[in-house]
Amino acid sequence: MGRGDGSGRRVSPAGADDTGAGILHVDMDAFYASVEVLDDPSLRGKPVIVGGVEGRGVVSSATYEARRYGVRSAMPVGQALRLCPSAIVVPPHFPRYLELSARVMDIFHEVTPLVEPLSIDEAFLDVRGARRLWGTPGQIARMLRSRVHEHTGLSCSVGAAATKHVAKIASTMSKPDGLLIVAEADTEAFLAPLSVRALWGVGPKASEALESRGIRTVRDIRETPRAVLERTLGATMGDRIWHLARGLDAREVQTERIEKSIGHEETFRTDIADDRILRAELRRLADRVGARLREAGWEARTVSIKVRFADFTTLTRAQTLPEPTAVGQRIGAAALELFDQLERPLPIRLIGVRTEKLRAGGSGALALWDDDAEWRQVEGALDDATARFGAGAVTRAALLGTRRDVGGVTHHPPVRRRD
DNA sequence: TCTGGGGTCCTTTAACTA
DNA sequence: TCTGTAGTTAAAGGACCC
Repeated sequence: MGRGDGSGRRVSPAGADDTGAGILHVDMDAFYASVEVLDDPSLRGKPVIVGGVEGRGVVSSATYEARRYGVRSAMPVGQALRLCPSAIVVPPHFPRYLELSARVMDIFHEVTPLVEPLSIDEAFLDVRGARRLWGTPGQIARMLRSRVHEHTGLSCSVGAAATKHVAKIASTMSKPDGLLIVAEADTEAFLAPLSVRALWGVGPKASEALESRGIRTVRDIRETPRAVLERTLGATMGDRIWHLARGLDAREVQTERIEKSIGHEETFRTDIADDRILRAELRRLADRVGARLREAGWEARTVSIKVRFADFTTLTRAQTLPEPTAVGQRIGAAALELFDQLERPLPIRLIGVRTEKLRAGGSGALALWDDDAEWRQVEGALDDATARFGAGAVTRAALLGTRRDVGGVTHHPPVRRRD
């Protein structure tokens, strides 16, 4: 989602040259906030912030009325309210955003099958092959904008260019509710005056490193030897921006993307030092991750936890399992093991569980113990048995290794002792 | 009222294998 | 067999994006 306030907006006039600009980047304007306004017309024209209403929330999205006061995405809501005291803060409604996102993506697919969703509110479209059916890139872009508005009541911005990278920059510059076309031949002139920050992958750290060598604009990058860029930013980054600064970006529009990790994390309203709460939270997160893995038909081989302490220092620990799993229980057990090995000098403000190294799952029918109460029961039984029979008398593996499959659904027998 | 939650990708270091 | 090295994988941390 764009983070600017639309002040430097640039759009193309009707009939602008669109030669070679067959890659479109479509980005919904202030998506979450716009949906809230759509669903509650009394908000129209007002500064609206979508974000955490209480505790430690940040701004997810803000209307342009709020952005005029300096409100930006990722800003703590408290700070946003100090900048714009009249702002109305609304909690997010994700299912609704997903619904509208799907409708918008459907509109894109009516025009071309070559659609690459980048996030909930933006996508790349390759319309190079759609000319005979729908017209030139500029014509298609205008049509898409009006269709999106007609069918959803929402506005979007479109960038059209020869590459994904330039199309993305163009859509950002055209916000809100604009269209900016960069003909292939104009690419280098278009990029030259922009700040290095405009390049994909150049954030605060990289731009600072470039700045320290006097490199401020894309033109400056072009005048810098590749070796210097590689020394400044590392081989990969240096090489990448050397290319991007020249408008070189060979990435095709990819219609399929394979997820690499699935995780959940949670920031507590106040920092927590109580182990029981933290462990329960880890289990809960692990169960949610397991449920999502099974839903997607995946299994994961690596489990990692993330812990952020009161002073915001953050660490992660990971463990590779002997065999891949989608069972919340096993993910939870691994997460707890990692957690127990951790020194914890301070209360904790955030805790998370993530799984990586995903692969297609086996049975996909392991509907196991996603529910906290059951998990507690098992844990409780385990503790009981351990107390009665000594450590090692009952292992988690014993508890987990005794399921049987009935009619495609996996059932677990009651907890068993191993006497 | 200081700093969310979902991710991806890259770098560095260590351990292991060929 | 010893030693050095090249490649691979894991793990940890961090930058970046929306």
